[in-house]
Amino acid sequence: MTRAITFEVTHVCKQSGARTGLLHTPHGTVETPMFMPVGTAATVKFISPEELYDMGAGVILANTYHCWLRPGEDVVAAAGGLHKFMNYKNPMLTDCGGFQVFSLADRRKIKEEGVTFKSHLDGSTLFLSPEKSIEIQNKLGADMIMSFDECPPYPATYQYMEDSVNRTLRWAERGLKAHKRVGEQGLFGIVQGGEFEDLRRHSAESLVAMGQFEGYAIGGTSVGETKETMYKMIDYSVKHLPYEEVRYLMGVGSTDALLEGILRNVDMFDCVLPTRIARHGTLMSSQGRISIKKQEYEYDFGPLDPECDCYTCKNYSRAYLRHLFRCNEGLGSRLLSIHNLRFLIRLMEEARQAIKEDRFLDFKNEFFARHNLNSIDSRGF
RNA sequence: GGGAGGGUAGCGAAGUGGCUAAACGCGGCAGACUGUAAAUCUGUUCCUUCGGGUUCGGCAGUUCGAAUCUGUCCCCUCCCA
Repeated sequence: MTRAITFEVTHVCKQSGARTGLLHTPHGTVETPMFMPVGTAATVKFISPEELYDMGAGVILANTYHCWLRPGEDVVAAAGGLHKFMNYKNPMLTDCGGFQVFSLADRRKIKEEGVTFKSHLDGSTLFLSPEKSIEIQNKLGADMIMSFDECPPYPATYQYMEDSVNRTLRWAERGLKAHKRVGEQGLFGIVQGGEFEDLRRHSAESLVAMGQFEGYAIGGTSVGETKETMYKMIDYSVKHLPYEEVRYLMGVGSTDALLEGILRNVDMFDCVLPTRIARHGTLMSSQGRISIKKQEYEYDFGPLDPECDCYTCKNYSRAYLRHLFRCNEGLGSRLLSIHNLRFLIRLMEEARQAIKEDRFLDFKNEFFARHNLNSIDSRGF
């Protein structure tokens, strides 16, 4: 099989077993473990591609459901694909629409054939199937595409989860058959199964047995479960995936969960958290999550985070950012998004360095101790 | 000088006898946010030792009861001379 995506493990930390690697894509190679900023509607909200390059971003995401509705996959295809359409030269990944099965739960209906949505834009009826999701993603043209899944709710009964997992597996087989750009785009399978060990195993083993996925994602996390449960979900999934293939933990972006994921041999992460909380005035810093709008920063002319090397920290003060947010000036959202994204990208850089130097466990433990994080149930920041 | 309309919490603005410590908006303060229906959403915003206390320009009345009715004074806006 000709592959678009290949992965190689480059070092395994002798202290922790965590790994670094290289992910080769049609748009270049990126180091793992890594964090991917989310650009749902073919844009990382408020951030230009040049700013993404400057902060060290590699892969970014776009979303099938949202790009399908606007501008439409044919527009993107006519532009020459997502990279050309949005002027991003580094690798890209598209999510399949499966998260919208979760987030738009009150306006969709799941059937064997696919999922019917009532558009959040105009109420019209939409139908997304495994084949349609792949067709759209083929047209969008990202380097990595995802097999259509149901991101199930939490908690869910065993019976619900079993039915959901098996349906998602049938969708995965249909997606593989529908994929028309093998060799140009790598299709990833998504492991589901909620908190149930045997279902996670069944899901992972079945996807692997299909023999054609170029990477594996762990889905159904960060949907309301505790950190302890999330880590179990990761464990139950990862141990049934081939060691040499890349693993992607979907939708996770709190600092503690990123480090716990790396410890469990996860290579890729994405999350809207840094950009969303940035737009809402919260920054991730070496001192934890900080609401920049707080009164105590009125006269604070120091940087957001004295340990940060981002554009925002090098040029602006907490007092100025507070002012921008109080005035609802968009620059505040931009500058804070730049900072938060750089914060997580730098955390990944430091984690990779620690792995290469065989001290990742120390690195993780020091980070947790320093930020007073509990390893199994903190919100992180 | 004559006439008309107004003064309600930080601001704007409802309310025109009891269900009103007083809608709503803004502003303020605090919180949430994890494959983005999110530049969003939630809580709170007279004082309090949580029993209560003091309010709707000031004062004096009417009434069982007044932000709401009467008198008077102060102030603001507009129109006419």
